[in-house]
Amino acid sequence: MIQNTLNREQSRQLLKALADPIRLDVIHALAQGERCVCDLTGELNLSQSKLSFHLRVLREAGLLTDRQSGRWIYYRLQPDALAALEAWLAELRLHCSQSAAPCPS
Amino acid sequence: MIQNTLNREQSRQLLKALADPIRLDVIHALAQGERCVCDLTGELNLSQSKLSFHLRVLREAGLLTDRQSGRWIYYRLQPDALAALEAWLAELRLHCSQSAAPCPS
DNA sequence: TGTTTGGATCAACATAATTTGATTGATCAA
DNA sequence: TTGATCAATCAAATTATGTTGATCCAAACA
Repeated sequence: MIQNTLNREQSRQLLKALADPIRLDVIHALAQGERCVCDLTGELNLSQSKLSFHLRVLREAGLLTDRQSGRWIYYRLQPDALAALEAWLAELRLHCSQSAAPCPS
Repeated sequence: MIQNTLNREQSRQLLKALADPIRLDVIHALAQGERCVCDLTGELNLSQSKLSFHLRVLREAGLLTDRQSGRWIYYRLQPDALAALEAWLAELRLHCSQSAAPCPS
């Protein structure tokens, strides 16, 4: 996630990845900083394969990056992706207060 | 959507409502300003009941407000909801770059 | 009134996403 | 090497979401 303006498909992917209660728990945990997968399973009380599934969804959406160190894999939030979503939301607000013309037009 | 800091459940509801391609089309249409339902069906080429379903999801999440005028119903974006999401995203970014301690700890 | 029109709602169906438990590959320690 | 551990992946089962067409309700107008 390098650029700063998302197209419709990119924003949809980010939103969809975020729109799940377990993945939001993951996001909130990682908002405090990088974490190892083995810590997350305990912290969030999730089965290994369930956590792995949700980490993959978030990673593939571009919201997380991972790094391996020995046997352990560490995940962290990708702040650029969050910033891009913020910018996308901000744009939507700009002109939305314009009233519609009365309808039988 | 009056307050400015979302809890986990509120943000989830907003994200979930946004995370759908048709609803994003609706959001983008309304980003240009208020629209009557009858205009939206044509503009987005959707069946009446399909559009109505998605408008309801967005309205119940707090992303849209509606007003009735005679037979017609006009929808518009609720900029506060978008701003609240932006603030929520911005908070997530603050501390996320902290590295994890090496794992066999 | 009776009829037309905009829009919401409902039930049945179709599709998509998540969960589970088992299996696999890689790394490390003995 | 061998056995143990971390984490990814897969197929099957479950659950959640979206779609369709019919029906309903209220406002407008004849």
